[in-house]
Amino acid sequence: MQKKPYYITTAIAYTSGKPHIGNTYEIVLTDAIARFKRNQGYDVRFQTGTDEHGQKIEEKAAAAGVTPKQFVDGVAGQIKTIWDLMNVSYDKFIRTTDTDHEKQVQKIFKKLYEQGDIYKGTYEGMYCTPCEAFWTPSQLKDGKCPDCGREVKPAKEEAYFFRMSKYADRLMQYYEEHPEFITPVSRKNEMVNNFLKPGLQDLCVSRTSFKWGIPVDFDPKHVVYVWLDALTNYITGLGFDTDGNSDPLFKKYWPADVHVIGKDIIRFHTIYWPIFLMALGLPLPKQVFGHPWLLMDGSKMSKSKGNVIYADELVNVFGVDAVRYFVLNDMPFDNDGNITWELITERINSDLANTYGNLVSRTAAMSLKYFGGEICDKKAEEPVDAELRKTAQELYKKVCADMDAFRISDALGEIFAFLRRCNKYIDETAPWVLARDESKKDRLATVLYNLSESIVIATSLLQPFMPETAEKVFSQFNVPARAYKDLDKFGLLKNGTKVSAAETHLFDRMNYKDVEAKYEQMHAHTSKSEQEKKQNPANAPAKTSHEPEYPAEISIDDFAKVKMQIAKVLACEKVEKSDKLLKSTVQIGNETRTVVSGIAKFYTPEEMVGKKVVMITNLKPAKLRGILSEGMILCAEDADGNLKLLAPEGDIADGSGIF
RNA sequence: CGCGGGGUGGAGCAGUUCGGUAGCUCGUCGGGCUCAUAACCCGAAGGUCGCAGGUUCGAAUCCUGCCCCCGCAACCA
Repeated sequence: MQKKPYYITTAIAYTSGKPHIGNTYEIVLTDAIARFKRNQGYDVRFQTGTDEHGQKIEEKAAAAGVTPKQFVDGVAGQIKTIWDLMNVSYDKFIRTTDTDHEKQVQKIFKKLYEQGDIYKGTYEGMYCTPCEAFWTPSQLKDGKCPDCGREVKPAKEEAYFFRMSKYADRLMQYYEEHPEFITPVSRKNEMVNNFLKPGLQDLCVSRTSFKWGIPVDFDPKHVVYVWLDALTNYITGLGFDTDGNSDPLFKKYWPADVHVIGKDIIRFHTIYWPIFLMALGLPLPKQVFGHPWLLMDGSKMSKSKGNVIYADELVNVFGVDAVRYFVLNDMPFDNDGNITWELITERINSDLANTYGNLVSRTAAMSLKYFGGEICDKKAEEPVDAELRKTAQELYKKVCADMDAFRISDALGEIFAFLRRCNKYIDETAPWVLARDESKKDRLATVLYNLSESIVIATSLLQPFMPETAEKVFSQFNVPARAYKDLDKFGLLKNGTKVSAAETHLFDRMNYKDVEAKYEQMHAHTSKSEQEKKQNPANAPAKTSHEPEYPAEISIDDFAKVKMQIAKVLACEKVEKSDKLLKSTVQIGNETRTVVSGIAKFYTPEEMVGKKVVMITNLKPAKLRGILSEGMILCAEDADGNLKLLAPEGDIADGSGIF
């Protein structure tokens, strides 16, 4: 029988820096689904990769003093290394800087232009530079960018547009005919209400404001809008060709069965992407799964918060499969999940070490002790066996149902419930009691057979989630993985199978104190090596620790450039519409100045008045929230982000210099 | 009134679509067992399901109002 194709993709990772565990989660999640589908007998193609164009990258590269290509080569390599470390079984790693991808994007753009879906216009609108986005006056909020709230300026620019509105009705119809298209469904209403119902705007699909992108070949001062470039990776990675000479891969695998993406980019995948495909006359992906985010201790990971966790750090402490298990198991289906070092430790101890590892360990130990490792069913059945058997046989169906709904955590929950059932079975049958009675030898053998069979079944189901661990167990029991089509049967384990002694525990129990120590030790290391890497900007490492980065050494002359003085706060108020900013009027000798500081979370305006603080007075003034800040009030910040003002130890006149 | 998510025993979550005895894992306490990784098994305590109204025979679930937390965004000179 011909294997059914199954095409699954992750979003391609933006190459602006090293991916953290939240980004990595998506890849592991997709990998688990891909492996599961392979085990089910599908002909799976799993694609991931990197999104490498855009203004941000152009800027980052410039800041690092390298070309954009050098920059993305470095980061893409880093990303790939982490995916490989996590044992991700992708079939294709695409980069949007791949020549064949770039060529196709150009052709696609041209085709859409020629058939009238893309037209050239002049954009007369309000442009927000940081967002790289144009807005119509009606889209503005308080005259500012609706996305970021920053100032926009009127701009007129030649640009290409895509006629989105033309396809809106067809898209709505597709939604209605394919209720499973957007998963979870809660996200669908968001799309319909926020974007489709109000009417789709034509999308500007080219940029002239930066160079690092795929040039529009018939009008090279334009580069293709990043999303049109990035989304098409799903078809160019299969060898799609606009002129109809597509690779057989494309014919085989398109349309994709599922695009696994973060919930933040659902809009692009459920509105723009389907519309692009309609315009190209291609079938739409069957499903888009928007997964939630992994939060670090309840808040989003961000470099500025210093709470970023990277996959490789976790792997150093816990090992690959434990990390895979944790992110897969602890991510709810619809809500954001939480990750802390303590939670991981707890989960590993209770699930992996106690429930699973220990079950394998005690079963193997008893088989070795009582039968020299030989597993043999002597058919000495007792009523207790029936329930174990039944649970085992029903497990696969339950796991499939969960997996089909992308409820990964629930699937793992089912498997672990079964493993707990196995531990209970040991208690019910008390093999050590049977062992004392020679006449119960056959019963003892059957009990151990049932346990081994259960372990093989459960481990086969766990294989997509923890491939290395599964391999270890199979090799210890000297058996191949059980075929998924046979998972509804119980008793396929061959008599005479020999279990060998384990060299190590599957998972060691961990003490949280040790984990903490390791983490701290490693973190000290990481910061150091990161500092070293900084010498070589091509590697462009992301900052991992909260430690501020300083230049190695400065001379006394450098220091002398900074003019610091004592300032007295005369008046202070909150800056409107800002959570963090206080605007202070300060006295410095016979001069008054306005300064804006991000300290509102720690000081009230009332507290500030009358305080004498240390201020840098020759800093180039800058506008914050439209207010000109003429200096910087110095603060100390601890690792948790708490701030304290710096103040003179005793009273001293404002305006006094600091040396 | 910027947008979005959330508030369920000590912790992390499920349950909310289509109202009907509040569930899981961890932790705690008590007991059992000894094959095993101080593990495993059994039992118990612990929740007015954010607050206040409303609809209903009945609300964690539906409606209204409010409070709080978080994310986005902004900002951190």
